[in-house]
Amino acid sequence: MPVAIKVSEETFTPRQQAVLTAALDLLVENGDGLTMTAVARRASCSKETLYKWFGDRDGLLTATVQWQAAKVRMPVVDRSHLSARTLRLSIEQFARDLLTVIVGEVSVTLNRTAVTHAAQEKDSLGLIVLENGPLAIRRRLKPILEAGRDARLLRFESSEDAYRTFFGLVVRDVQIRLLLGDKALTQSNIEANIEVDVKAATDQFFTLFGAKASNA
Amino acid sequence: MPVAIKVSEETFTPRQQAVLTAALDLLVENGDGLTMTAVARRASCSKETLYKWFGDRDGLLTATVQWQAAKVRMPVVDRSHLSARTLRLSIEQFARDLLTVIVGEVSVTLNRTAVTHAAQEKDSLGLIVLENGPLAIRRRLKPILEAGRDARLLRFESSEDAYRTFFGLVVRDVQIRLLLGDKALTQSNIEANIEVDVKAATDQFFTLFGAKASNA
DNA sequence: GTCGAACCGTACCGTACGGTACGCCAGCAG
DNA sequence: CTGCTGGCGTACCGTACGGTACGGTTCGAC
Repeated sequence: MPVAIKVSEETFTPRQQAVLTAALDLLVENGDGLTMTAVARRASCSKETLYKWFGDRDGLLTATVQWQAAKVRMPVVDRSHLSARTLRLSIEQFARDLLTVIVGEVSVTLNRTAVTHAAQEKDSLGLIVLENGPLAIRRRLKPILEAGRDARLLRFESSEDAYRTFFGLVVRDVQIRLLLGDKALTQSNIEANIEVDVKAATDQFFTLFGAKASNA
Repeated sequence: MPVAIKVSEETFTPRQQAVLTAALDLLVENGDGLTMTAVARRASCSKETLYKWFGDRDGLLTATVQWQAAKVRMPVVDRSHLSARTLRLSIEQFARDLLTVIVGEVSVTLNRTAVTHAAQEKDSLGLIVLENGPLAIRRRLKPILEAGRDARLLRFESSEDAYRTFFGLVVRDVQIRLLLGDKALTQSNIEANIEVDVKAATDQFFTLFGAKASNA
């Protein structure tokens, strides 16, 4: 019943994690058709146990999404010695991580689930995904950006705006098209271009916010 | 049963349009909870009529989304005399239209519905939204961009890439956050900033693709 | 007026699924 | 061995909702 957002790792027993894995698998393959019976069967446990552990269907869904979303850990970049080169590499790495995650099947499924959920006045899943997706990136990227600015390598007024522009340059229309099921965007199709796109986005970002650029 | 995508305006009688309006209203206010009974009651018609007209629930949903999506008509910009000033105004207008639409409650609802639908192997709604959303903009913007390039006002290699970057600069993370139900983005909150954001996005686009810029 | 078509309102059916109850079998304490 | 606890499997209940059937009403054709 509590709608609290757990940022800390909820401690799940291995058995419970197996159940969550089963639930996630079902989500990914069956889309929205996640039924308690199906999870119970897949995980070889009883429905009663599910209800005991997770309260209700929403609880199971929340636990699954949260548990999985928390797994997406962006590699922390080294900030200690910030040269133009390392800054660029860091930002490029962020772009690569962001795009790789967003393109992944699990991410698409989780986002779809959360959006579906949000279409019913229940925003908890949306918040979790938001928290572990865009906002997590923002939290990690912002310090880098600000360090870059302090080192006179970047120029911008609001790190928030800089971050959001970065997001836009990297993600473009890929995410919404994936969520909408655009068949023209196959997994392999995108992955083949990730490096090119990451490079292009990084270039554009530096064109806009590099110290020598005017971004009036 | 046919999943054909009707691009042409399906000819609906006024009565049928009233029904579709009712369905859309319910969709917007009740989120996903669109039931045939509710539509029938709201539109003061019988369920039998609904099934007669639209076949099944999916048919009604499709008709609603398609009918509404087709209403989003981007104003056609004048291409006849293309100066640096008119080009900029055109692109700025596109940015404004795009952002205004995407931020709208109806758009959010339609996109959520389509995403939910796409989460169940049914991609028809997603295709419709895609077709009338991003792709419609692309179809209209691309000629402008190419005209700008022909007039040596813009510089890019692929108009597709230019368009997608434009999309990213304008939309950034707004759409996904709205879809996920981010409470921090209230309607008024966004609308107050639309002009600023539009201006910024246009500036950035010209920085990246203006004739004098390097977009290596 | 009669006839028929379109349509409203409502009762009804079947099913899927969330949630609960219960019987049964470990495994372990004593 | 007995008894207890945790968890599996399954049968079950209630409800919501998609879809159908049917009686009643309006309205135009003739």
